[in-house]
Amino acid sequence: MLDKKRFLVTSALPYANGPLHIGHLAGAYLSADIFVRYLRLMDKEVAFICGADEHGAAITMRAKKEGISPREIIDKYDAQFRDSFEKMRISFDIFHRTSSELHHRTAQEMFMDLYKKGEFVEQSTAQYYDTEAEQFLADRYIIGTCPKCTNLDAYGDQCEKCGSTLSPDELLPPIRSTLSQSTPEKRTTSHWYLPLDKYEGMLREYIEKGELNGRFHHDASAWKAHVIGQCKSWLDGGLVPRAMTRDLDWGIDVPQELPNSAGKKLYVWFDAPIGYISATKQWAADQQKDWKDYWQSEDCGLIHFVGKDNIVFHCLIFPAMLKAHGDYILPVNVPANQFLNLEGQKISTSRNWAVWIHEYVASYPDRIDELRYNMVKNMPETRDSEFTWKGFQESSNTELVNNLANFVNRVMVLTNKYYDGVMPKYEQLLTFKASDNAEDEASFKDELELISEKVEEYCLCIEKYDFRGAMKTVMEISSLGNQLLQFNEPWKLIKTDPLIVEACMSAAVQYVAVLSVLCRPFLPDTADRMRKMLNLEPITEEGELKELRRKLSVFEALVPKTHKIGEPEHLFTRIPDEMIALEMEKLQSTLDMNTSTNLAKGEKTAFTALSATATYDDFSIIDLRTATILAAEQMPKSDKLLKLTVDLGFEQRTILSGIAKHFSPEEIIGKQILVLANLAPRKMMGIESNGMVLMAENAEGKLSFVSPPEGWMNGSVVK
RNA sequence: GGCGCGGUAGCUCAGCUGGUUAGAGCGCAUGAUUCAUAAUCAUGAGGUCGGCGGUUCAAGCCCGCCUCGCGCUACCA
Repeated sequence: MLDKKRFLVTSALPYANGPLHIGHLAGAYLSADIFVRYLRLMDKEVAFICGADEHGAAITMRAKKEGISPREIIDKYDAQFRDSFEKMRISFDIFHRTSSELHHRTAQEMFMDLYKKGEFVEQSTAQYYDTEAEQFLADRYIIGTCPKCTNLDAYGDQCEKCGSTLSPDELLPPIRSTLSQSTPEKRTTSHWYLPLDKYEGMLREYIEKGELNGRFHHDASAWKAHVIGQCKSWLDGGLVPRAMTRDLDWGIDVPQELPNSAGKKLYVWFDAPIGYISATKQWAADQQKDWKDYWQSEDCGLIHFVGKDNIVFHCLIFPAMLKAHGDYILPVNVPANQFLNLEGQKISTSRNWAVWIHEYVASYPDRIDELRYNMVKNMPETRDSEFTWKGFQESSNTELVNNLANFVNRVMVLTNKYYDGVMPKYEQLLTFKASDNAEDEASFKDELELISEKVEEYCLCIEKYDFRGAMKTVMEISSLGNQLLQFNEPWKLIKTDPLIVEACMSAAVQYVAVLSVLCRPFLPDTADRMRKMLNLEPITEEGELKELRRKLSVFEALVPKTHKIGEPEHLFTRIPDEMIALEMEKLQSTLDMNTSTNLAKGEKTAFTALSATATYDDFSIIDLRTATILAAEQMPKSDKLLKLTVDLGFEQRTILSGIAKHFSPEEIIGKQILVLANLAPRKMMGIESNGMVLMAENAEGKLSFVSPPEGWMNGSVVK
């Protein structure tokens, strides 16, 4: 796996419209950081690339909401990202920005290259156009009524109230533009599409066999099952051309020399991954290196660390772009992680259900490695996993404090006590009880051999992206160290066989030295402190692990005889119950805030903002009627739709309603309801729906029918 | 509904291309120990590997059906 001369490792670019939480960390940043630090320790050339993704309509919208400019938004989050990453000790070689001039140029050049090669297909479609603002409207700029929850202020791409994904064509009137509040009209606009279908065969070979141009490219069996599965699912579904440009005002201009390019920007998903390239260019320029050695050389292994939501972009779309260009290498692996849940619930930014990195590093600046450790332990490598504060406390206290820190401490204390911190001139051949078995005898050399095996196991784990497994071997080495002391009881033996104690303690110190290197990718700060305690030169991540393996292979001591070590120091302190209680309280208050119980208390609530003012005329075209549900049945092949027959008094109708997840057909028969009666008919799943059932939704997303008093006449006008 | 990934001890998770009595850490019980942040070490109790059926000399691992969780997708007037 380390057969490449150099490596280019990327972490997904965080989107600059919100802070980072532990889910981000576990998904794409910590694992990449561990991997990169490992590569450096193995003396590999590596560039670790990341940056802020700063374009797209969501940022403009957020700016508008906060009453500041998009530039202020992205500057704010760029600064916050840098601070969070630095404090979490994510060791990017460069954290770049897609708003930079270099990136704009790089993305435009890529676009022009593909254009000149004839890789794009130009296609016209009808889209909403704001005649007052004189521009086409991005999905985000169109507001209309959400067809799912009837929120009057749903965006063209998503309804923020019910969270459903939309397209502008699905929005119901009144449709208006956020730019001018006017009603947009449909006009024809053209965009450049990348015909992904053209690359289907190539992508299939790449994903399924790990082949490129008929030649071996990577070991497909080394990819995670869920990554390949997701890609195959897309391939089997058939790829379709994807628009690479949008009508936006916050983004990278489509090169102006192209016809019809006015007002058009590059699609954020075209722009963002190129951010990896531009960031590499900047870094290479800063370091006097050639960026092409990384992006356009077969000697380089490209690895993208992402969350599972980014799989298809990094495994199919971006590779198709790179392949279309022709000069670029493709990723040799995309070790995507799954999602991290928090205390039994999905992490949610909008519901504030998260542990925010900027808050954590501010509150607990001395507990960075503890969080890193727990993240690794619960890393969602192959399935969703769970972070709990209780688990965090437990893993820190029992494993980091009791096992690791305690072992290091007892070695330091004993060595200082018996030898004044100076490594004794032990006799190589003397034997003592082996650390892995109290029945066996072992010499200093035997112990090095045992450690060596563990180190090899550790390397193997990391190279197959099994970081949890690697971390476990680290803890096993620490456990072996504890056993070594326990079995030999130097505190007793010192009185009878001081020479044996010399050999045994010397071995124990080697354990600590090995741990100081192996800890580095996971617990960088802890590794530093261990080095300091041992009075060894600090780790600079320049081949230390490679050197360590060399020494172990020839049984050379890592801490030589007569070396003077430093003073003992506690590596970790216990996590007190109060800290956990405080964090749990914080989450609980979030929970309270999100539920309706607090609405009555008048505390801060999650009321949806009032929609734009409607005139009476706006309202008068709406015809609401009372009705009764006569029959209800589950729509076949649908998860959400119920097929209702309702009695409007003057007629009976079929209405399809997306409430199957909330009500069973049986329980709603006979229910009296309100119906939007003059809604244009719409066909769904092959059946025409005539009207819409009105529902009230609470803060938790639960639905309730809106009903007239029992026995009220069907067909009554509601006004 | 379609597709993908999962459902393994109380908890968090390992189990490679099917092969002896299914593993680890934490928690729990008992014992040992004191150099160490009530730390450490030993031993032990805990699982019909989501359910049913099938293939096989042999299945947690393969096949079929069902069920639950998550994701993508269709759908939500």
